[in-house]
Amino acid sequence: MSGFLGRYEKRLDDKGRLSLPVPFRRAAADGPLVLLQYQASALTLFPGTAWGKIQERLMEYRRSDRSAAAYVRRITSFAVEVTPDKVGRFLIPGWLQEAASLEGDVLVVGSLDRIEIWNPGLFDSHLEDGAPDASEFMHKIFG
Amino acid sequence: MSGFLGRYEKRLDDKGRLSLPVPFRRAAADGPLVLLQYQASALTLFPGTAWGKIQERLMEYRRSDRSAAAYVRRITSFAVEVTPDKVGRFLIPGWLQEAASLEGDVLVVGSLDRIEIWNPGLFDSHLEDGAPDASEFMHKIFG
DNA sequence: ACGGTACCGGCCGCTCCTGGCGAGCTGCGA
DNA sequence: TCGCAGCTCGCCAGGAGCGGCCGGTACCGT
Repeated sequence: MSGFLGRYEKRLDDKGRLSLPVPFRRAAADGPLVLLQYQASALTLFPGTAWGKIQERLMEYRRSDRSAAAYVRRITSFAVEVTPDKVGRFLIPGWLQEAASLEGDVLVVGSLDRIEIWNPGLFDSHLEDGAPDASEFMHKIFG
Repeated sequence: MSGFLGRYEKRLDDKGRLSLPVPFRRAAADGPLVLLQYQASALTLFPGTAWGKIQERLMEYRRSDRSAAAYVRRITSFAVEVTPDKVGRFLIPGWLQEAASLEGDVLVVGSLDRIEIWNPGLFDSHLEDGAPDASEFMHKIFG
């Protein structure tokens, strides 16, 4: 099965719920998802399986490096476990909406093993950051 | 099952009891919890299983290192076993509240295998301490 | 053009929260 | 040693907030 691809323009309803695009619903097939913020300007949604690996890395890192505890705390305190309802919606807690500047229209973007949720304006400006040297990268991958 | 995640704003009632956030209740499913202070500014709550491992580490360390006894004593003397009541509340002894500057509003934060209880103001300032180099850490974990 | 699917808003039911009350225990005094 | 009183702990019930379900509607594909 190929990873998550594509972009979907969505709107948070007045309760702060996001309706997961249909092609991404399978992410929730094998249990709950983990929604978190690890980069300043977006939220990221991990399927249970992908999250399991991340979590192990976190615990291992916390044991081996004393400065890691603060980072782990930062991540877990900006994370929640979510389960979409029967029609594919889940609630994004208010404090996560604020953390990622989400309000009204949002952009849901597939990214292989994870799904990202962006403020549309921020997404566009971040795309441009990645523009220089793109051709070099493209060659490495596709050439 | 994924670890404990998320942040919950709670209030100690006038008896000094804390109502455990619903997503964390499962921590008490298999027996009593251990509440202790091992870092200056927060209390930490361990489920029985996680505590078992810590306890073994403590005993092993005390046997192997003569300076460990004082540390062990320090930890155990700031620890209690607690069991939530039928509606999920448990008492935080006054001397532990004082030790962690807890009063009135508190922040309950999941951290994988454990749960931390913070004075909200202290938590925010500690988050900022962990900020530098965060991108490096995030890359190691999520990259 | 018609059928099916997905979106969206509103409503209902349920769970969860909070304060109060009762019972049991402990400590002190007689 | 026994009784009383104060306190602490645990249970219970009312109320509110929220999550989940269901209907109508629009859109898309056939």
